[in-house]
Amino acid sequence: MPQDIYSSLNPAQLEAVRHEGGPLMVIAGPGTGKTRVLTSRIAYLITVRRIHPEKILAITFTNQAAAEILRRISKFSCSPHPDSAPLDMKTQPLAEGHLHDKGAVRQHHHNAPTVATFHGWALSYLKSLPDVHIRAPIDQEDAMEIVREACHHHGFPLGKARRYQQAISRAKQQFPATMEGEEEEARAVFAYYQDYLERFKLWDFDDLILEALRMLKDDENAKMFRRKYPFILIDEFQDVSPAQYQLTRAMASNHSEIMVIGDPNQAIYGFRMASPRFLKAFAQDFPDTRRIYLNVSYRCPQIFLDAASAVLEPKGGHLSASTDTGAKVQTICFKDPVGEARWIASTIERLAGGMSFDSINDGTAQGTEFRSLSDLAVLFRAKRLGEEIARALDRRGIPFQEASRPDPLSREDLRMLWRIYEILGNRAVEHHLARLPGDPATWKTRIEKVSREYKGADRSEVLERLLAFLEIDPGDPTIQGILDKIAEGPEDLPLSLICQKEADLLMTKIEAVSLLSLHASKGLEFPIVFIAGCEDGIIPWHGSDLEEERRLFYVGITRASERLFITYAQKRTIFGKPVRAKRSRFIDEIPADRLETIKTRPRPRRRRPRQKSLF
DNA sequence: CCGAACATATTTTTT
DNA sequence: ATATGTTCGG
Repeated sequence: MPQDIYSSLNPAQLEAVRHEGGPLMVIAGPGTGKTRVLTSRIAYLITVRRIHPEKILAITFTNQAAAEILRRISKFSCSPHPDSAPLDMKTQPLAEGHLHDKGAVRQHHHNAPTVATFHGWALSYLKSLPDVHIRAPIDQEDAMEIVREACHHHGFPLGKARRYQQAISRAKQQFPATMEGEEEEARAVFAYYQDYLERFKLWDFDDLILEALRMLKDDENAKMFRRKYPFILIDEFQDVSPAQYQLTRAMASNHSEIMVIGDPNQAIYGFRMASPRFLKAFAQDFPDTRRIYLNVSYRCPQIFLDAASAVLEPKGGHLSASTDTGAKVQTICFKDPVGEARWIASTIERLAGGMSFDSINDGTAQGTEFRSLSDLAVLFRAKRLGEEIARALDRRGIPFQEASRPDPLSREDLRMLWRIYEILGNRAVEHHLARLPGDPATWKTRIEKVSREYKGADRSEVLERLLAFLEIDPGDPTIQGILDKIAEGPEDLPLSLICQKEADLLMTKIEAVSLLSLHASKGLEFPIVFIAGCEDGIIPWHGSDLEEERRLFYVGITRASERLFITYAQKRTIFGKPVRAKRSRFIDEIPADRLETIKTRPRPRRRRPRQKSLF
C-alpha cells in the first residue's frame, strides 16, 4: 500500500509544496517523490492556502499520468491520515466540498482542479474561446493516410510516407511550423498535407498545441487565461517541445505561481523535439524562479545511483539513497540472444518460485522469498529485442505483459466504427465519408436514413444498426463493450479514450512479468529489473544522439529498487545481418566496484534417448 | 489478384 | 542473411 501523502515529506519536498509567490522549478531525480510533491502541492494549495480548485491547472504528458494525479488527489482528500498532519491540517480542516471522491476524479467537475494533458487542455481551451472555429481532430493513423495520399499525388514511393509524416510532426513542434532543413520531397508532402487539413477543416494533434499557442499569444487572451488559472503545475518538464515551452511562457508571468517539475537526466524524447534545455531556459525566462533539488532517492540503492550517474555526461552524481542494500549491478555475457533470453526466463522462474505456472521447481531457488511476477521487468532498447524474451517466457509458460500494445483504434473494424461515430457527432464528416469502404454518397444517405429511423434512440443503437453494412461481427465482445460505453458515457467523449479503457479491461489482471522498452519504463519502478541487449550499437543505438542514449541507460538503471541485471550477447542479428557485438560502452563506464560479473553455468544438454524417439 | 523483386529498418504520445 | 510492406509485371 502506498503511504499516505501527508506523511513525512522531507525538507526539500516540503519547501516545494509550500513555496509561495513566484515561479518554482523542481529538479527531481528518480525515486525522489516527484508525483508526491505535485499532488501534495495541489492539496496544500486547496486545503491550506484556500485556493479554489478551479484556479489550479496541472499539466501532464499522458492521460495515464493525469489519471494517476487525480486518483492520488482524491484519495488524499477522502482519507486524510488522522495522525499525520504536518501541513497544519488539524487547524485548517478540509473544507467541505473542496475535494471529494467522485468529484475529484471527474476532470471538469466544478470543484476539482483541472488535470489534463497539454493536448487535452489545448482543445478545451480552444473550445472555450468564442471566436475560434473548432476543427475536428484526427489521429496519427489518419495523418499517415493523408501523407500516403500526398505521396501518391506527387509520385513519391509510399515506403517513405512514415519518414515524411515524422518530418511533418517534427516541423509542427515549432511555432510557427517550419520544414527548414527537411528534404525537398518532404516539403512537398507537407504542403499537400496542410492543404488537406485546411480543405477539410481538420486539426492534427500538433495543431492543437500550435492553435492554442496562437490564441494565447494574444495579450488579451493571455490576461484572461492568467486570471482563470493563477496556479499552474507542469509535470515532466524535460519532455516539453519548443511549442509547448512557448505555451508555458504564454501561460504565466514572472510573478505567477507556476511550478515546473522534471529531471534533465531523464530527457529521452529528443527524437520528437523535446529538450532538457527548456528547464534551463525556464529559469532564465522567469528570472525570479526558485529552484529546488530533490536529491534523496527513496527507490534506488546507492550503488545503482552511482552506476547510473557514472554513465551520464556531464556526470549527474548528486543523488543519495535513503537506504542501501549493498546489492551490486550484475552483468552477464551470453553467446547469443537465444542464450540470453533463456537465462532471463529461467532466472525469472527461479526468482518467482516456479509455482504459479506449470514448470517444476528445480530446487535452485534460494531461501523462501519468492517474488511476485509483477515485481519483475525486462527492459530493452527496441521492441524487436523483446520478442526473443517473449518467446523464452512463453516456452516456460511464464505470463508476461507488453507495454507497447498497438492502439486499439488501429484495428480495421474499430476504425470504421470510429469514423461513423465521428460522422454522427458531425466531426470531419466529408473526410470520414471518403474513407469508409464504398461510395461516400451511399454512406451519407445510409447514415441519414438510419439516424432518422432511430431518432431519439441512443447513439449506440444507431451505430450498431450501421455496423450491419460493414460485415462487422456484431457479437464481437470488444465492439459490444465499446457500444455499451458509448451508451452510458457523455456525448462527445473521444472514442480513442473509450477504446483504450476497453482494451485495458480486456487485459487480464493476472500476475505477469513486464516487458518494456526503455522509453516505456520511464516513471515506473520494479524491485527486480533486467536490461537486455546492452551492446554497442543497440544501447547506445548506432547513429543516435549519444547524450540521449546515456540518459536512456540512466533511466533503465534507475527503475530498479533491489536487483539489477544487465545482459548482453556477443552475437546478434540486426536487420538480418549477424553482427559480432561488443558490450555496451556504458557498462564499461560503471565503476568496477559497483559491478559484479556473473558466470553462467553452461546449459546442461537434455539428452533424450534416441531409441525412444524412433516411434 | 498473385508472386518475385526490392526497399526499409529505434524510441512514442497527444481528442 | 530477417520481417514487413511496396512495386511492378503478368
